[in-house]
Amino acid sequence: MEQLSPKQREIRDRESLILQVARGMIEQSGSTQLNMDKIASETGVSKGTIYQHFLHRDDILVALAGQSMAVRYELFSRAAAFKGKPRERVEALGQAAGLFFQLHPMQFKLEMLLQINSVRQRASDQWRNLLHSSEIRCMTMVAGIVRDGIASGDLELETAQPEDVSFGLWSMSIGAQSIIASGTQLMELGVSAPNVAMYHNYRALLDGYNWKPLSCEWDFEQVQQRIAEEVFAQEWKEVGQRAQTR
Amino acid sequence: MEQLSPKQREIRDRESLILQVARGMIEQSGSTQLNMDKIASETGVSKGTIYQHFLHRDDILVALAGQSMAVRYELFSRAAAFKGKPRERVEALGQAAGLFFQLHPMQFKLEMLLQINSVRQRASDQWRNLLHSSEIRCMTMVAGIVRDGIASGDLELETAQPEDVSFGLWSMSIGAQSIIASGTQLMELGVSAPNVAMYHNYRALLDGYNWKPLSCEWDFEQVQQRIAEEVFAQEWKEVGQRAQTR
DNA sequence: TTGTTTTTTTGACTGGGAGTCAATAATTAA
DNA sequence: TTAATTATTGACTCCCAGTCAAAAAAACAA
Repeated sequence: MEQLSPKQREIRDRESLILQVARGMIEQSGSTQLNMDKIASETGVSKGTIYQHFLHRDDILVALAGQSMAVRYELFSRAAAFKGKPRERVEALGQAAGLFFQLHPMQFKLEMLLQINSVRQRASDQWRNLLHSSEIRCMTMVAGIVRDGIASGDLELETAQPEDVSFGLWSMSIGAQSIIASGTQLMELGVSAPNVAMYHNYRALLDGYNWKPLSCEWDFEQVQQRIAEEVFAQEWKEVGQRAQTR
Repeated sequence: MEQLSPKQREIRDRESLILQVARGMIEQSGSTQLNMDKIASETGVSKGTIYQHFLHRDDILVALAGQSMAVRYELFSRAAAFKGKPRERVEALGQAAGLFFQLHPMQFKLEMLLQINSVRQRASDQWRNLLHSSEIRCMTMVAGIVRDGIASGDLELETAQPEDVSFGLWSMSIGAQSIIASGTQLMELGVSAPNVAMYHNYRALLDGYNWKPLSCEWDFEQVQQRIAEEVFAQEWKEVGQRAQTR
């Protein structure tokens, strides 16, 4: 454990401060409004110094996405530790993903933005790695549960690989959330409760792979209830509070 | 049918020219590189005049997305007209979506960009409507086939609505494609053939809804083959040519 | 045809923001 | 205490979206 000099500590703290302020701005008005001069004035750090910490504006976005992916990984870890059948643990992952989406909608949009721009390649190693490694860990965790499903005998795959199943879950999650986040008038299209529909679709996907227990023979609604209470009680309270203050 | 004066025709043609040039730029170097001055110099139209046609830079993006969504709708229409069981026609839609994605990867990124920014609300009525109406038509078409499935007795939904199923397909498509488009090293994650996995996941989803015939009792690979030959022969040739020239 | 009005086009200009860098200040080492 | 090194600063440059007064073109009228 290296002892940091006061100066080094100051530098490290400043980095957190910049990210914190930047996150606030994005949370409030979206990533396009993130502005180096505003960050400088709001943090009291000069523009030049900000560029000591980040290669360029987009580097800050990558850093923020990295941080939030790490947070997501924490939620995923707790979900995966749910005591139950592998398929129930997938339900928990689904809830974790949905929860994260509700708590940090802007972070989701930010991640999507980084997917489509080539920002990531240009980012500094430090921040790109943070993002990438957290992503890998999340994906690996999902695939791990699929493997647990196979190991327990609940799931048998013929030609497909476990990763193909986790890719499916991942796709469904990203896709559904990006449609919901876009503010598309889903009502107008006949989808009255997109979140509910999303969970049904997760289940249909896994039923299609014949992952036991099937949704017709198991009360996954009640499982969701238990997960909400046992794993994410604190987070759901937060979601409730947010809903009220708006 | 109103007869257009030469001047009016000139104006209309110019609009196409601007869009064509803009599309070329995006195709080549992404939407962030789209630049009003470049468009002006490359089309020979002054900047001020471009602003006669489009409210702002992003309005051009919405117009381009609208055009490409209309093209996608054309592909979807042809897919939906495939002679076969409803579930086979869904396969055709899947192929249409995949084909469009391969032919116009940039258009896909552009659509995603418009999903996450609030660009669409700011766009002019004309272009926003073009995009919106084509989108609605696409979604409606998918839901229509789900209804055909129900009508034919191949599919029985309990609590879910047909639109929930089409929402699932739509999510899966968007999600898988956005992961693929992001250039994530899927190999590294154990997904060796994402496109193949995507089709498996579509099928698992529909199997999960117990939409007959199930993928285990029907040769959908062969159906895909037939669709490729009977419906999209021309387009696959194009895809092949592109693959060669790169 | 010619003069007049209306419409369209133009590109110089403005404002805002990303990123730079020479000058300055602070810290560390001697 | 002083020299050398490192960090900070903000004025500056460059780029680009969007504007607008002036000029050109088109439509109209006599």
